[in-house]
Amino acid sequence: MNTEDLRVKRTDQRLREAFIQLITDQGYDKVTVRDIINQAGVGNKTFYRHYEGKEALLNAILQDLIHDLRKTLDYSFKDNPPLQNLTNSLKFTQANSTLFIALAQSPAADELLKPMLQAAIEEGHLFVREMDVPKDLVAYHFASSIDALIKWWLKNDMPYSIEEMVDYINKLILNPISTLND
Amino acid sequence: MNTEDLRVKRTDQRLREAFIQLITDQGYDKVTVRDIINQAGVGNKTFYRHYEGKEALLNAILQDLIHDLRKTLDYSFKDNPPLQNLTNSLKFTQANSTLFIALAQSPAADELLKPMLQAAIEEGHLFVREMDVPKDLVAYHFASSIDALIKWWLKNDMPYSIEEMVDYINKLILNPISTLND
DNA sequence: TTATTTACGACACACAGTGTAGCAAAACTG
DNA sequence: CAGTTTTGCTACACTGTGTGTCGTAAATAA
Repeated sequence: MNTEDLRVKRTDQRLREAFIQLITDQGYDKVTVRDIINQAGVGNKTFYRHYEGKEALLNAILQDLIHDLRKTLDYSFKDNPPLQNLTNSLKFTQANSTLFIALAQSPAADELLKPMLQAAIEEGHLFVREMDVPKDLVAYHFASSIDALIKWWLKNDMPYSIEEMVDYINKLILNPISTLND
Repeated sequence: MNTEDLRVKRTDQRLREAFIQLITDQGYDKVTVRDIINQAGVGNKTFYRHYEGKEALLNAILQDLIHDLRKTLDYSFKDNPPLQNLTNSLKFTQANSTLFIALAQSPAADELLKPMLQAAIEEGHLFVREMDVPKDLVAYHFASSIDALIKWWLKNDMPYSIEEMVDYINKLILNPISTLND
């Protein structure tokens, strides 16, 4: 199938937008292929010419988003200040919040930020701190807890600014020492 | 339907065991009602006499487990040492690991430990520490990150003892000060 | 033990969602 | 404009869900 053909591009765009819209409205599980083709105004067979099923469509959307995120974060920038990549992650999340909220309630929920954070931590791009705890456990913990806070932020309609969130994440997870009162 | 009737009890038990077995083998999503009734050796209609669907069956299993967990933790025991409830949670998790692993890959994944931890934290039964961070965010953070570490522990076949895990959780999340090297 | 209740298995069936196939019409490319 | 490719339409096979009926077997109650 020729991806240069305008018809192909149009159909693909329609399918993606319809899918995101439907996930946002009804949740991933309740969306059927028939829903998607109706919302997109596209024939049954046409859908299956483009994707094997709704999971494949989800994956295509996810891969594109991962690609954009990687470009934004730019891992090769090792000389970034430690919290810069975190700030950039939050900016990207906010800019694509509709998509993130939709994906958060799909099987792709843990395939976006978490693996990227974990990789960043393991490669030492985000921060490093030695602890008397097994290394894989450390990396997993920081990645999943940052991911959880960002998801909380999204789910609660981003009640705090990016700067505030970075500050909170820093205090709760990365460097909790200075926040103790006793 | 009389839950005292031996036939009812037997069928119910068969359905539960078949379901857990199937989730463990194939994952929640792939299990069908037909699978369950075949594995349990029970008629089609019989299943629906007991439960509205597989989700209702899952929920019944979950509710029973929550009940047992609550009994084990015994929130009224406010004078417990701070880490005692955490240790008890891990013990309970280990004792019911097969069930926990099955539930972890179902819609009930976040309905067991996480809410209980969050409640315990908000009520101050687990630990208290004042931070310059919004309270709801604090409670959510501690609950979800402890939950994540316990899930990691289960998923990796419990490679550390309960005592070690309590120690790691304490160092990573609850009281990270003493673990700093600098 | 006997009578009564009721849970059970088997089977048939309606319904919804998935995915495939063939063909004619429409849209795009060059 | 001519040739090619995508698309819409419709029909259909298949899987899974949930309901209805009915004769049978098992449990409870007396």
